[in-house]
Amino acid sequence: MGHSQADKMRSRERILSEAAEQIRDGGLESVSVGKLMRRANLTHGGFYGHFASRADLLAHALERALDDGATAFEAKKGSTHPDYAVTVKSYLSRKHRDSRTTGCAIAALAGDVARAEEPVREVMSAHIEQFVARMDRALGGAPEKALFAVSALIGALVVSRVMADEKQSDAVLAAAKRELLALEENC
Amino acid sequence: MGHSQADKMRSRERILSEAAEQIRDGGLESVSVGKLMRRANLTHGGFYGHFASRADLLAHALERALDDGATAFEAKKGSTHPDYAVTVKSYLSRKHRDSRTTGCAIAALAGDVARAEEPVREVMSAHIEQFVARMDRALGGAPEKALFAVSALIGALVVSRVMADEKQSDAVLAAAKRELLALEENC
DNA sequence: TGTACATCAGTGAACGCGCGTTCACTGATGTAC
DNA sequence: TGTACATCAGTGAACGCGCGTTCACTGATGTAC
Repeated sequence: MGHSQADKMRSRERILSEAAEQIRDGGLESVSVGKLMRRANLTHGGFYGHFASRADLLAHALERALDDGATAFEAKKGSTHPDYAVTVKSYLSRKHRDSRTTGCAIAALAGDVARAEEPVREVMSAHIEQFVARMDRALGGAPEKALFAVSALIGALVVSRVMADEKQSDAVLAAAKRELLALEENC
Repeated sequence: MGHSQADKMRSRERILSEAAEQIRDGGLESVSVGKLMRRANLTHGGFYGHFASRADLLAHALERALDDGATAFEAKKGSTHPDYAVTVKSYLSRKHRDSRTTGCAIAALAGDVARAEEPVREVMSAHIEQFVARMDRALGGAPEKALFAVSALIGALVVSRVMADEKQSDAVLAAAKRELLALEENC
């Protein structure tokens, strides 16, 4: 609640990271300006000193969530050559399934974004392509397989989060893990 | 706008099928009682003669959407032995990708349902298991592969609907089609 | 270094709006005689 | 078969509520002298 320029930066940062968590937990439409500002220990009126509108905030929050999520399931970020098997196992882990709020934002928000306008879809498209490119490299150059693997990873994670029975949910992850690890061997 | 019992049945039917379309187009939260009733050529007050609440309607609409969607991408419904390759090709067709409103409701709503309460997740879980069972039969008994195939089909369709570039979107469908058809041969 | 003041981060009341839900009402339906 | 009336499908005004956004204000910050 300070008044310095540094405080403002920190406020914006708090708003944005709260929003990035919120959209992964409840979807893009679940963000309300009032609740968000309260969570960031501010009052609603100050919001428009940071963002032009709720839609503007949503666009920034999506970017933030995608950036956060991209590193969340990687064993070690910064490793120049991400390992395919490690990524698959991490992506399809129970831990990742159970941490919607901090995990891969593509899986959390693909359904919402599929319904959104083209500019929003472009933002997520770019992140998907980055993910595919990383998997392509990890597979030693197999772009079609990488594209399929990414689709299948996302699908398995989303489906595992739907399954009400935990055994069934685990089975989804296990089946996908098994089949996707087998994919690498046929390279 | 009639007043007979038969009219009431038809009204309920109209409300429900409009809602089933609406949730697949805009998500569960996109349904508003007022707009829905207007689309069904009724006034908002009459809604509560058909459903106990908006939440009650949503549960019925999800069931309806899932039932409608299940038959949408099958070449011929009623065929006792659905063909694996035919189902994969139909599910991953551009036509299916472009008809969110009438296509598979699992793909359209999995993201929303993943965030919903357990009773809602149970409804979709049951439908996913039915889909898996059908694929299992089509594959001649390979439950793990069937589970993976269903996850991958859903993932590929969702991702293809996110991709802003049509070429990229087509590539997602093509890659998944190719890999999933290859799955059958290793049975 | 100390003071005077413009800037601007954050506050909270107020706005118009659409929402889900309730309810007194209307008039066609369908049943009892 | 014809009439009288209870039922109930559908209407539309009204409710309280939370929403996104605006704006006059407060007071700490940081700059000009």
